[in-house]
Amino acid sequence: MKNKLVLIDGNSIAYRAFFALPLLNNDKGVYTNAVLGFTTMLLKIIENESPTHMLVAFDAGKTTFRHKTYTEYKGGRQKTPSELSEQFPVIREVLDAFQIKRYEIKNYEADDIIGTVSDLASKEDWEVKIYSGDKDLLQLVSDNVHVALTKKGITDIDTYDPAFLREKYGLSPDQIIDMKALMGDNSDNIPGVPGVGEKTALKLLKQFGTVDAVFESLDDVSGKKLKEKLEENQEQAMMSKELVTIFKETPLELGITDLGYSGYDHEAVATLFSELGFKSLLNRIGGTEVEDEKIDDLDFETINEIEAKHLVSPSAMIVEVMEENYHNAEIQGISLVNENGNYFIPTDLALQSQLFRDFLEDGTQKKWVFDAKRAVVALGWKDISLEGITFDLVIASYLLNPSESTHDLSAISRREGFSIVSSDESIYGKGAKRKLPEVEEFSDHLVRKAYAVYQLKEKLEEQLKHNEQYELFHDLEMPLTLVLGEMETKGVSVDTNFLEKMGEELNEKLSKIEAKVFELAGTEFNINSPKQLGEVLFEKLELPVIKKTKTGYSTSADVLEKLESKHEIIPEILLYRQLGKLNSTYVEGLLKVIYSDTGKIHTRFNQALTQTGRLSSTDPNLQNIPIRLEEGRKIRKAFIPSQKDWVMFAADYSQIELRVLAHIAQDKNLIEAFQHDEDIHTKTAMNVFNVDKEDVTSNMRRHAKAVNFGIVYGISDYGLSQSIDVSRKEAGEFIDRYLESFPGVKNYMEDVVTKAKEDGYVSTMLQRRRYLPEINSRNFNQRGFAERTAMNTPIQGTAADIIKLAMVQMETRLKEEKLETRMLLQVHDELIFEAPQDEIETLKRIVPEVMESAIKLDVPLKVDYEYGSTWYDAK
DNA sequence: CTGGACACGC
DNA sequence: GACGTACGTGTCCAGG
Repeated sequence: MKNKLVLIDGNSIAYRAFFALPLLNNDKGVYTNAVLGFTTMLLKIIENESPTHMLVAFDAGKTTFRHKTYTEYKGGRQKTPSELSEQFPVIREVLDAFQIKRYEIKNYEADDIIGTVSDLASKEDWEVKIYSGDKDLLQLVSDNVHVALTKKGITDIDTYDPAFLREKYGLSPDQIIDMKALMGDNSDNIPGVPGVGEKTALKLLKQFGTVDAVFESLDDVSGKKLKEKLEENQEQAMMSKELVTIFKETPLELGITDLGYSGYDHEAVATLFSELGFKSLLNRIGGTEVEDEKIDDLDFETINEIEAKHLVSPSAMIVEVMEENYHNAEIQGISLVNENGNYFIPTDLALQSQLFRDFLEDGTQKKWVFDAKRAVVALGWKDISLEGITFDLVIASYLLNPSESTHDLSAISRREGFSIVSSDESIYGKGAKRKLPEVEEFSDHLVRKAYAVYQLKEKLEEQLKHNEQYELFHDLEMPLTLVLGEMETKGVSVDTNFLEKMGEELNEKLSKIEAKVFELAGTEFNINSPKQLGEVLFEKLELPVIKKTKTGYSTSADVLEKLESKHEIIPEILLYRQLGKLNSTYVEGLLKVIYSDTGKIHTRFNQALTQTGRLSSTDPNLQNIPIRLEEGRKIRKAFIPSQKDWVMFAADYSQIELRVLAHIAQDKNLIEAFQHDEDIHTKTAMNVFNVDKEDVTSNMRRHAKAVNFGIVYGISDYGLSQSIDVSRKEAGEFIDRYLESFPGVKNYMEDVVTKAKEDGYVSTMLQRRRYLPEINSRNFNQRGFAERTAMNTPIQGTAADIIKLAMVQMETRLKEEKLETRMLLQVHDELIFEAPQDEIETLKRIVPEVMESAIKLDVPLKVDYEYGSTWYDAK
């Protein structure tokens, strides 16, 4: 078998990785994005290429032999950002762990090393593959030597052999040098011939073949100006040629046989990944997380009989529910840590003890927990009302660090410098292998968890106070978590029969549409497979390709809509998609999660997930039940009150985000519009298009609405152009005109970005934070995204704060008024209740009152409400 | 079991 | 001019 040598341009790939990935740092605060990208690519190369030999070449130092020719070589180049340069040593560590040779040599560049080595290997008839982001290397392409260039990011790669190079540029490998000599290279400060770009260079080479030939027959060059430029810059072009030519006789101290690669040291790599916090890569190589050193022993007592001395206030407590979904779930054990000791209590013993139940239900006995809602709901299903929770570690961690991907106890404690506890995954396993461990290991784990909570409570509260977030934590999020627990436990009643009937009707319609699609297509295929659908539409039926995805043709709705008039199959497919979605996600999906004994659905609200402070909902997601299209909206008829003669009551904030914006930005025009309760989209259209109210057309209003939408969600000119199908330029003009009409908003947008650049984070009115490390990035994309986030998060986040306040106050008010009405759901700007008929008049009064007065702004908050026999009718 | 494409809500 | 563009969750398919 032939030897296969893989050569990697280390600097180039590291740069690519750095700019392609967001500026991640691991839990030690060290930047790792370039390392992560580099390593991901390395693994991929090893998997795909199975090389027998490998080498990573790096540039060495600042000056090279090329500087003798041209002192300005690579001049004007921005200094390597320190966030990247500090990652190079780590990349070297990775390579060492992988047992891959790396090499650099003074005065030469990585290119030269690669050129020299590939030449040697090629002569021995080895197969050579070069990985880089630099087109210069294409000059090395030959039958033996193929070059893989990153296109964008790091995973998108083109591999060049001589044929592909010809196809792409119409050039031979040698001519790459000629091309660069003519067009120059901005990034290396290679001048070339001014005024000659890629197009002209290609044209000239097609005609003459080489740079030398161009200058030999200058008279044959068409275009007077071009001829002049070439004449003036002949010397410069020849020098450029010299600069871009890769030097193939670099004095190497190693031979190609020294580059043997025979796999990596699995343990060394796993340890390094674990240290760096590369969980997904660790998973990929099948390693398990190496736990930090733990405190050796934690003494604890397994209780046989519960006594008063075990139950003191305050206690850190873990009520362990292993299942992800804690509704109606088994409690596997309980642990307590307090001033008297560390205890493990078997579940049966605990729940049979009246003493213990009284302790749980006694609000004066303070409990510190991890994931209060989980404990409250799990116990709630057993008719135990857990009271007295004053601290939840999940919530504290989320407020302090919302961007953290997990708020599991092990990670939090490690972050805070206490390596007290292992991750649940390492103790319980994951996926199908998840199971309850032996009781010794299990009890130890539970006690450690409680111990961690006990230790960390003070520390995190300090941090919250330092950030001025303690009120947010104590007065809002902590009470809210209990309110959410009650909502989840109560659940929403669902009309199973209705859903089943709807399912039957949908299935009938779907099979009819399917038959029609097959007939029109002239073949049977899976309409749900974008791949198969793409083949039918764009190959078999030869419809024009509007957009492509990474993996093939795009068949998304916006693409199909553009093809609607081209073929009668398209509307059928769109309808099939729409009804299929309804059937699988909503009809079948909801039926699956109904608890058959009660006919209810119990969602879970995640309070520690979104970056903006909103809630999310899972199992099922009740925050995305259809409403826009009538067919889908019918799903809402399945949501019914849990008792006879009760009704569904829904109340929503009108334009809460724009009202918040008016207040925060203190924009006079916007404030005035809301004070007079004007139609805000019409008002926006009047300002943006500079017309009177009577002259606002429906199209203007539609565009204005999209602009408002964009302001609220922080989309870009591109995003806006997509949503209203205008050019990007027009969309940009809309935004500019909007900002001119609302100067307060414009000022706010500028100020908030400036402040974010100084502080590194933005805040909502209630001091919720979002950190934006990328706001000072040199990467256009990352910075732009961070800037839009800076503008948008205080708005959306404050709106989230407000409805959360309203929820806490609403729950209190319902109790005060001794109403039976129950709050069931929150959908971002909307609250849904079920209520006895005779409480409706009261609700009509107090719901808007509570919601509108949740916070005082300089504009009024406005709430609309409706009620009816199903959620559909409460519209 | 995972990632991509798609679609639903705000 | 780059480059990829609000936040979520769930479903299906296709690949390993």
